[in-house]
Amino acid sequence: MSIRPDSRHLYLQVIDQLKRDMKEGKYKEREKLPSEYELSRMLGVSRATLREALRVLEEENIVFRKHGVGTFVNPKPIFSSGIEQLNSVTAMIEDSGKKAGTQYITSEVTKLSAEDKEQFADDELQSVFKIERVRTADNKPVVFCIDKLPENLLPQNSIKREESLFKALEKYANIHVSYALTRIEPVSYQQRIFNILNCDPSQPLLLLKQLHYTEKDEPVLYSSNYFRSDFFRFEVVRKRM
Amino acid sequence: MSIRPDSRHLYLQVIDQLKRDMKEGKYKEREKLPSEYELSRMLGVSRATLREALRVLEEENIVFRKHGVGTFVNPKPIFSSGIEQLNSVTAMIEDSGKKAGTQYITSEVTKLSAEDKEQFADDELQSVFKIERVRTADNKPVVFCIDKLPENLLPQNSIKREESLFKALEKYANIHVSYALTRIEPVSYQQRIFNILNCDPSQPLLLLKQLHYTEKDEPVLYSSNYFRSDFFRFEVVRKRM
DNA sequence: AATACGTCAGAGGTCAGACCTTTGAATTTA
DNA sequence: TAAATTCAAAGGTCTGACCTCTGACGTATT
Repeated sequence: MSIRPDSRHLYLQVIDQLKRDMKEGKYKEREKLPSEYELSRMLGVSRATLREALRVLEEENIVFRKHGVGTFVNPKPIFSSGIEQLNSVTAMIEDSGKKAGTQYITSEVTKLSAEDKEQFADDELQSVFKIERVRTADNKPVVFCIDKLPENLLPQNSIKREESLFKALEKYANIHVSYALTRIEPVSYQQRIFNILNCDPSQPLLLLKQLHYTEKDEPVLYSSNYFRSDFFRFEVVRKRM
Repeated sequence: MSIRPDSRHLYLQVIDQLKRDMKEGKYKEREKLPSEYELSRMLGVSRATLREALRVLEEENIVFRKHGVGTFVNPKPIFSSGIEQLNSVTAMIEDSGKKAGTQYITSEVTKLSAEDKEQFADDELQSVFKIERVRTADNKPVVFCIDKLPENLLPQNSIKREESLFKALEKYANIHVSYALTRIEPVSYQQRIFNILNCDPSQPLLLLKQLHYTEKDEPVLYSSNYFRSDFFRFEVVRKRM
């Protein structure tokens, strides 16, 4: 019923397994994967199911297929740092090899602003829990975060026990953030924020306003993150349609 | 109703046909598509092939499938304006209902800068054709573009006959831009650019540095586009992995 | 009546096995 | 030696079957 150990669709499990194998170096960049027939046998699924998985991996630019030749692992120039991949700020910092830290500025319950109301689109919702934090990499401030989530979603103070808000949501509310709708904005000089991040106007900031959703498309977290652009890079592959 | 013969793979043609049908309102938002069996018959392909197409559409967030229920057309909040979709600046302006215009500032042949060399990664390439333009929407300057492409790729002055560089490349060099690797950067105040765009420092700009590629992964165009953020919005769906 | 349960049809998910098309390389031929 | 031919391997497509999930509807229970 509740917990779903491995009742997820087969092709999704195959995707995960293949990604795991690639990460562990079983299949390396530019290398040819075994043929579809072999792979399907190795994984214990039908060729049709394997192909569903490969189709997704190809869409995600992780794999490249050539008719009559084979399936190859793409070199991963962008795929791992692309903006379309959603990570917690904690994960982004740690991925760069730095130590992630957090300084809490304020955390309080407030009424929803007009913008918040528009975002959450929930007439019931009266107030949100608002958290302002500075995230640090090796103790240097690199991101200023304003997070707002429905009141009472998380037990008071549970947040401070976890480095990542994503992890806290999973641990204390059994909520898994699945995706986020993100608006990308440049930031003009705002003294308070630049002071907090200890940078001057010549180091422009990038603002990501993100509304995070669960698997069931319920909005659970609205974040405004101000990134120091000398520390973070955002890239994306844009495809012609 | 069968799909026209075409050299491209069948499932790609199916994708195009379905997108066309959705655009033309044959299948509307939130609406359920015919069942896979029916659809495959309607399109004259096997269910397996249809499923390959649907898998891609699902990956692109255009369609949503639920086991035991059906396949539904996603409402398209982002899919049409998402940053992962590459359009020419001309197309972006026209999509917003404005009239696209161009003011040429300079166009000249220059040696490659260090950055250019790194981007094109072509030892043969000695010099590039550099074009600086201001793009206007209803005669208001909204984007400042610096485009660099290998010398002699286009006939001299052919560019000025086309509004869009993409179109010129197709028309005069039979080159089709397929995708671009894009770096997103905020911009600190630079007097020249702000003067050209006739805006003040409180209207921050967004800079997209884009290396455009052909289908064969050959770099053909390196662009730096400074967008007025009060006119353009960039959004992206970020997915958790 | 209101609720719970059982059944069933329809939809997507998975499977097996066959044949088609493209590629690249080995082989043959001019 | 170089061009043409052949061939095997790999991905692309097809058929048709069965599995599993979901929602609806009818019946039994409370």
